[in-house]
Amino acid sequence: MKTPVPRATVQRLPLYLQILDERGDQARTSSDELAALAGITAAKVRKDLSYLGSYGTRGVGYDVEQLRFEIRRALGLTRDWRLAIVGVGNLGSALANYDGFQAGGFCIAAVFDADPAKVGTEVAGVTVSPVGRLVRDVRRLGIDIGVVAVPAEAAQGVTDTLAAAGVRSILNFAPTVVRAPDGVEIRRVDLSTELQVLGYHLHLVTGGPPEAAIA
Amino acid sequence: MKTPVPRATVQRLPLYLQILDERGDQARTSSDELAALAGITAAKVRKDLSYLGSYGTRGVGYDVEQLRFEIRRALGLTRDWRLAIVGVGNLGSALANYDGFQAGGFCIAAVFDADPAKVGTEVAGVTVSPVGRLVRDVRRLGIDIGVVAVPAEAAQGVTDTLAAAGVRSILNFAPTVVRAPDGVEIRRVDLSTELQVLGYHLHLVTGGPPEAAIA
DNA sequence: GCGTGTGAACATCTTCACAGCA
DNA sequence: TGCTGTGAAGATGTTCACACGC
Repeated sequence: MKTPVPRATVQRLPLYLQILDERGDQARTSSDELAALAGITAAKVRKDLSYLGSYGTRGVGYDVEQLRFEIRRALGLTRDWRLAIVGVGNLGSALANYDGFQAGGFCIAAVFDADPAKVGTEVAGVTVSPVGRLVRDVRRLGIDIGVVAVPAEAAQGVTDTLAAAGVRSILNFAPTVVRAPDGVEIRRVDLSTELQVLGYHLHLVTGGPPEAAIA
Repeated sequence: MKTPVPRATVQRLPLYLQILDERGDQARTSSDELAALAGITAAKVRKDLSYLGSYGTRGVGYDVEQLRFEIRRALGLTRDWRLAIVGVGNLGSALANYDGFQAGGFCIAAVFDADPAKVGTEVAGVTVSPVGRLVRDVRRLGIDIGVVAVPAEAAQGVTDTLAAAGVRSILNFAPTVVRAPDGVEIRRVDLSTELQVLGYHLHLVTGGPPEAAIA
């Protein structure tokens, strides 16, 4: 019993949560409805939700409010995680102002940039600090998650600094692969990966290779 | 033989490509090296690459240049896909200027925004057009992929318009679930999903629930 | 010897089909 | 009756271990 909730399920819980958040007005929902909105099968929804416990009512469905609570609890969103965003270019600013970030379970506790012209300005209500203060501030503020939104060249350095400051979870948006010591979890969000996967499917359908005719 | 290359493999190919692009200077590499850099096992790398064909040399390794070419070919990056970015807020601007987008296989052919103040300005070398021209321009320019970077409220409308204009592939960055008719592939990139998954792992390690004691 | 390529074993994820309960 | 919850079957993905060819 290493993982109470399967990995694949964890990845879908945020999706269910988003759907439920968008329909906070209705009292109940069903696996069929959730499935239609999520674009997956009802059986998958039921199985996913069953890992959290038996919170549905047979013949009726799920209570929206309760389900939201249970999913948030399973994801550990009952407490707020403190974020530090490093890099306030377009991407960093977009992240800082992103609805989902502030909405549930996350608060932006600090924002850093290497550019002196940006230091002192405000982003999403937080004053930008110089990267030189990163280690000190991260420790002082008890930052849980570091968000790396700097150019590729600077990403490894920032990651090292965050890890040195004691951050255990890092979300990397820079288009490069960064390494960190054991015990530090890194998730990579590569915007171009998504495009390339889309491109692959287009490629299969349109001007694909000879084999495409078989599919 | 429905899918020549397994789905899970396709998702990792962009990662290999990125790693290879960063070491274009060296002539050869090995599954061990790639695995270390990608943070996965060597066996997985070999299996993934074997789906593309037998491009390695036993006892030696892989030719970096050839491997790059074969991965690009498998992903359909031998031709350029034309993108349209809708929404030029911080996120849209970040996407337009994102290295990976222009680098390989993708070109930004059009950029749209609903704000009259933004129309006419330049983003990443492309003049911003009003959304009213979306259908016409998308058809005229032969846009392959639509990138939705508008607020959540506007996302479904933009998706509908893109689909109506004949776009078959859509990348949605808005924090909401959008639907499209059959035949239109949608990929969702939810920046907060990634955070929530990180939060889940933190939650398991640190102040976990009572059940955590079992794990 | 060395690192790829690959069947076979194993693990995980998804789908099915239906029992169980409101 | 209606919809959840879930074992069992099936599909997909990963790891192992070793044959193969440089």
